[in-house]
Amino acid sequence: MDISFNDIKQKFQGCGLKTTPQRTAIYDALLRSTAHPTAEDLFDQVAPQFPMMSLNTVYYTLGVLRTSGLIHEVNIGHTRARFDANLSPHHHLICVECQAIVDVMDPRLNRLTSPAGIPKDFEITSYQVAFRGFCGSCRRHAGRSINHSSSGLHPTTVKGGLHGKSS
Amino acid sequence: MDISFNDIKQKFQGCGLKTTPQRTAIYDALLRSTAHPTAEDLFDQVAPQFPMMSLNTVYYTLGVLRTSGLIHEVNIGHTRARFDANLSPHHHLICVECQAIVDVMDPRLNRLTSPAGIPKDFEITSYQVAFRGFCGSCRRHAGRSINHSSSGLHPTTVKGGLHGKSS
DNA sequence: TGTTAAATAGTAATTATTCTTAAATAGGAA
DNA sequence: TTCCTATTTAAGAATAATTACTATTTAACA
Ligand SMILES: [Mn+2]
Ligand SMILES: [Mn+2]
Ligand SMILES: [Zn+2]
Ligand SMILES: [Zn+2]
Repeated sequence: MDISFNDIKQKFQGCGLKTTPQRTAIYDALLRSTAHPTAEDLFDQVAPQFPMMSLNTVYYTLGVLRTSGLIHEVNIGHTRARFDANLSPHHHLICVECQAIVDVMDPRLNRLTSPAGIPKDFEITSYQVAFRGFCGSCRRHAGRSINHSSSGLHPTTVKGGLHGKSS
Repeated sequence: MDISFNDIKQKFQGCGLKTTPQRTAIYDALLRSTAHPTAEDLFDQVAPQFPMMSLNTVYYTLGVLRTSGLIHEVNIGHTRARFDANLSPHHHLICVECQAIVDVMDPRLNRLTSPAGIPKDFEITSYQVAFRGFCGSCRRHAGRSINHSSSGLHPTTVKGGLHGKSS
């Protein structure tokens, strides 16, 4: 599941984007990451190869890639934008302590049906489920014990939950 | 479903918060709104009654109310924070054009089960579904026609979808 | 009524992101 | 291959939301 330079070049061409070294490095770094990095994370990662590069270029590049549909922006809180090159439909688990974002690939979540009681003239184009909680390391540090009752979640073992029609 | 000054005062006391006129006005304005206003929206609304009030006070107050659990912060994008005094479990519909936020009270969404394939040591404490799309007025302006296929959503009429165990 | 910790208001500072502009360059045309 | 030009990059300035600092005021309680 590794991606080559030519794969990236073709994606860029398909979107009418020039294949520059900076852009390639930024997109490649994002493709290799599952951490949903910030613009600055990506800058820190590619800067060693491009000592002249400015953070501005990272923002510009991410904006172009997002507009072209090659990446998504994932938002948690209003502090800083996080980016994701994984375009397959999925959802996220967010640690409220360290802000880690973990992918949730459970396909059942991609089958939610239209909610009831919304304005009839509203057109829904997508949806996203954000689970919040504490990652393992944050939980260990804080000495938290698992408290399922606070989540409002039914345990996974409850049958029939979460599914859309498995048509 | 109106709320009185004494109701508010009791909530504040229950959290160990002083009942000041500014704080009462801000919380009252938020309770009366279903628009999920920003700090500045609330400032604009209460400022006429308190010509001396600073926007800073609104931020401070919202921070205190959130820490006390009396309000929630709703985030869409990373631009500005939106606030919600409706504590009943619910979800949101967001217009990507005008940033309107509409409540989604469908109780089926509150019964999602634990997702599969997440780190076993992650403790989920809550989750939130954010539906995105175009509100009626934005859709009319842009001359958009409804395109259900783009949403990935099954129509509401699909039976059995979206439900957790109806225990 | 007096005391005190909490709240307010005014201002300054910070942080993330966007804007502006000039120089560099990728990719197509000649 | 060389030239042309729109795109991209880089540097710095500007903006917008939020937070920090601090002196003054005040709600709550003794
Ligand atoms: Mn992801
Ligand atoms: Mn709401
Ligand atoms: Zn964590
Ligand atoms: Zn709208």
